[in-house]
Amino acid sequence: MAEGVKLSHTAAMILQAVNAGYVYGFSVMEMTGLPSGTVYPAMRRLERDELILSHWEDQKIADAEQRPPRKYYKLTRAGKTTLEASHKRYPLLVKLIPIEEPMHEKERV
Amino acid sequence: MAEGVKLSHTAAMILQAVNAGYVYGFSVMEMTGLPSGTVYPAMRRLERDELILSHWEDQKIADAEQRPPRKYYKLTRAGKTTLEASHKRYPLLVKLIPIEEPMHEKERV
DNA sequence: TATACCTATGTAGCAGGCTACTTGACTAGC
DNA sequence: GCTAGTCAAGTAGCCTGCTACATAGGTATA
Repeated sequence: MAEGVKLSHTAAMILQAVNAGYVYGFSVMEMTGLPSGTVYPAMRRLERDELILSHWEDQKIADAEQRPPRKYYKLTRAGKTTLEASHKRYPLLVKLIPIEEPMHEKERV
Repeated sequence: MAEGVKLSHTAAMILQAVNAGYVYGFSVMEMTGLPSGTVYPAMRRLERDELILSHWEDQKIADAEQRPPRKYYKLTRAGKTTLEASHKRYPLLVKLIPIEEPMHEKERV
């Protein structure tokens, strides 16, 4: 189950960002500076490889906050071990992505 | 002359590394963790776009140090301005690559 | 009521990045 | 003389990343 998966630098950055609390595509884009054409396909592949999993935000929440619905991600167990392994390869990454402010319960659902 | 050149994240990392004193391919590989198949073609393109320029180390120096000759790079003026511009796009880069110990005169030639 | 901007996700097609391998010289162990 | 390891540069071919654009609802403003 995704033991030998090796991450590209970009994929590792995105995983690191999700792990740090940037839990949907747009926030990952803002934090990393990577464009949408990089982030969204990369996140699809990360999900395909079972390093992250996603679910759509409840439409009511998006309506209440007057914005499009978000697709939230979180790391799987394989994702966490793969990310930790990648820190040996890309030691720069670890200190670079600050931990996000914790969200309200509502925003996490 | 390379005013509107936009750097990929990887290209920016490599430029930043060269600027910080990792002035040949192998040292850039070690510092960034990027593989040779990324670094060498990328440096060719950076040179093609006149952001860096290269020269081969004197064979005598390589012989004296019992290792293969190195190909040394340095930033052009366009390379420096392009790198500075890229810091706005990739703010993480700036603090990530430490400045190298200054080299001996001989090793720089 | 058109134009512009913001949040958010997404894709086509081409340029760039990565894996695996090569070359070559030199060092070390057996 | 064989195998393995190190430093250094490089390439073929496939996979990934990026530019530019699309979609869609919201706000703002003129």
